[in-house]
Amino acid sequence: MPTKTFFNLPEEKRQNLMNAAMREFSRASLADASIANIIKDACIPRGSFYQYFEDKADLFFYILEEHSASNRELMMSMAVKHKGDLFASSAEFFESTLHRFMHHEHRDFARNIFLNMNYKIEYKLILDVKNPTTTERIRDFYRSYMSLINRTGLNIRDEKELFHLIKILRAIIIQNFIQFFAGEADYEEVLRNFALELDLLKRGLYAPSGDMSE
Amino acid sequence: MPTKTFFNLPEEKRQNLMNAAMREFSRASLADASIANIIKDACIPRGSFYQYFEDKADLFFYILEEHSASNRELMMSMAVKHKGDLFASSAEFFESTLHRFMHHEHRDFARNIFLNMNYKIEYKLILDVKNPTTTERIRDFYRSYMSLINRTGLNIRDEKELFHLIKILRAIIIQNFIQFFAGEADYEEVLRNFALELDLLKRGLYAPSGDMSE
DNA sequence: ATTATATGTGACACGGTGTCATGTGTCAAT
DNA sequence: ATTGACACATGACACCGTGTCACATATAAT
Repeated sequence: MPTKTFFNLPEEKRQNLMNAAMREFSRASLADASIANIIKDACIPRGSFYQYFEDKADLFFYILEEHSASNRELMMSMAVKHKGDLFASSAEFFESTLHRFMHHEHRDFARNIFLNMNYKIEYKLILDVKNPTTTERIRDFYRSYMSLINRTGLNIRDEKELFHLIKILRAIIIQNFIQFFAGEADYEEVLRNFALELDLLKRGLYAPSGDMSE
Repeated sequence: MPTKTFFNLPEEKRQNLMNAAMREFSRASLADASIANIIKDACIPRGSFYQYFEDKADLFFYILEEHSASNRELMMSMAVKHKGDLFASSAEFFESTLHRFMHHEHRDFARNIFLNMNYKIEYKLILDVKNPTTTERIRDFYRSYMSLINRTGLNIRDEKELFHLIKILRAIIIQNFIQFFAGEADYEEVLRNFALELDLLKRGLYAPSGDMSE
């Protein structure tokens, strides 16, 4: 986490630094980005940087968490909009996020995130003992999200199975984002792939409704 | 790929270098490992290293491909053993691989692989234009593997759906390995989780057989 | 005015990378 | 035996990025 000093900074200076950081993390992955570039861009001395952040990763995960938070909000709003339909809300979340990735100013940043997605990036926020606030925020999110999901339409037995279903869905969503950014499939193709994969899941996970006759 | 010079090396010297590399890549991820440590350990001069490998990553992916190849072999043999039953063979592949991770000398290496798994590590071998041999090897593998799978027991329509099902399975397998190495779940727990997730998939992906009631 | 506290600053030591000029060994041709 | 061609060995070095630290400056409290 950034230091208190960082948050005491005048708004403009803080924004300036954050913008420079976004530019660098859009240019390169966490591993390849350099503090040297950020401070050169933001015109702040080296020593100041270390007064605000522990290191490169500290800044990176701070930015990442901000973006993740807005993503979680979108997931929640989708679940509400689709009245708890897990598959429908996941589908719209996927499509809308992919669309944002296509046209968004943060496309390169997202690209670097997904092509270098690893355990640390995917879970650090959850497990980071140093960040109990963030940890709690994410726990709350999952609790709220799961309680929003309407289980009567799903072929699952209990909360635990719902949890695993969400885990599977998340893995599939991330995998498709990665393929998109890797250029393995274009926008339309990724959408089709995801729809097909959702369908494979649904055939069993939706409570039988008559279309199981093959 | 290592240079011709590397392969011309006397067996012992080559092994010595590879052992040092394994030790370093077991100690640290690709990003954190250092050539300096490897050459110190193997007692070879810096210049020699660069005569054998382009850089750290070149050596790393060479080692990784060797291990991947043996993993692919295991998957094939499981498919044969289980007479093309995708789920049964995946289950045994998962269990047996996890078991090897538990007790194997290469446990730390695997840990660093999975906790730092990213697109490059997962797909580089497939996409690496510089390595047409490896690329072809992997394409062949998927072709052979898919042809081994018995589709009559599966609720899928065509080869394309089988491909996506395998994609989903792979994502789930990797995710569970990651959770294991991250210490989020122990051996037994991961096995249970994976079994549960397979079951969630099967309920729909296996052709209806009567247990779809409720 | 003095002290305390917060913040700013850049030179520097350290460690790792990749290169390159030079050294060594081998072998075939003369 | 000498020469040249080739493959390989070697470690000093230039370069680059990191994190620290001693010192400078600002602001507020007493």
